[in-house]
Amino acid sequence: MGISEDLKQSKFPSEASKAVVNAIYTGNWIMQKQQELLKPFSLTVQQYNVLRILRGQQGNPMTVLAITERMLDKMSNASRLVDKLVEKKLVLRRECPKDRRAVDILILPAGLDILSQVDQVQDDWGKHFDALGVKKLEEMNQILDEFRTVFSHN
Amino acid sequence: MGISEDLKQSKFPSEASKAVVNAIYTGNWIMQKQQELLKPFSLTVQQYNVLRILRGQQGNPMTVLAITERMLDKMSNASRLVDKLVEKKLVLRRECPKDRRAVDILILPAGLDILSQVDQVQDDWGKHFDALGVKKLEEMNQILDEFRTVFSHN
DNA sequence: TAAAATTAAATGTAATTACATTAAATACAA
DNA sequence: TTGTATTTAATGTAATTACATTTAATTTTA
Repeated sequence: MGISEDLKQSKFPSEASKAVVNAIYTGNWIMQKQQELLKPFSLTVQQYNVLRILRGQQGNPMTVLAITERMLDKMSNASRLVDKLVEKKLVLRRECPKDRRAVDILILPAGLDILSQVDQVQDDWGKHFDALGVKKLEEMNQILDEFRTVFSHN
Repeated sequence: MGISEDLKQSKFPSEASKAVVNAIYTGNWIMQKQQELLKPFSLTVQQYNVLRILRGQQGNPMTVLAITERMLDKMSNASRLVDKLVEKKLVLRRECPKDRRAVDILILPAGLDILSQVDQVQDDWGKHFDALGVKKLEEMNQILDEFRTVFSHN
């Protein structure tokens, strides 16, 4: 079951255009899986990502801009995502003392707690991919990185 | 410039979780590029995809359900996407004579015309990836297919 | 210093998406 | 045949995203 069967499209104009479609399709495919996993926690994929980014700071605050830089989807509005997380009392928003234009965001214990619950489910889910073997996964990461990099040379 | 630098995340819990993030990130990255290319044509990525699917039918009509099966993002609402394309007079919607529940969608000359304009821009854009070489692109397609397939075995 | 430019975040809005429900037509089963 | 289940699309709505604009603070420049 390759991309051709999945999309019922027998031929592509080139291997490159197939790769473009395949990358989009695979990304969406994973996001949909994650969306399902996150539904019981009432978190969107984007909200989950912001929480993980904040956890990565190990207790240090981050500005909204710093969060944006690390987000998978740079287009989505970090300010409003943070809004939702503040509403849910998973993060704290406070004025940044060093620069009063900026805002410091901190993950709260409740945020860490929900993340660790999600982790359990995600870990089980992610285990399926171990079947591919580390070598192949490294290869995949290498190729995807290259794929994006060809573009920087333009 | 790999995924670590792009997301400023030095380490991942496993190669598999890195691959998951990398696939989502790469998919979003391509979609954003396409979004920019499509902006002058006032088409969203999803609308563009539906048009391409219809073109692939070479003049034959498709039902909304058949379109959904071929869409990259199965979640989005084909009925409303078609609405937008009808508004723009790029496709035609008519009752399916064989099954009056279903609706036949046909691409119009104006739709084919805008697609061929977009093609020119897209082809130029896609040429960047030829630098990777057919062999590596085939490898990429193979790996992405495998990545999704590990999951079917569950 | 004062004015202009830049930066960080928030906000207004229109469009799109997510999700559940509805409506209509067809298929199936008693 | 008739009632029930299923299938196909459309729709209502709330949430999210896209995009431009605004506000406030800081930095740069004259």
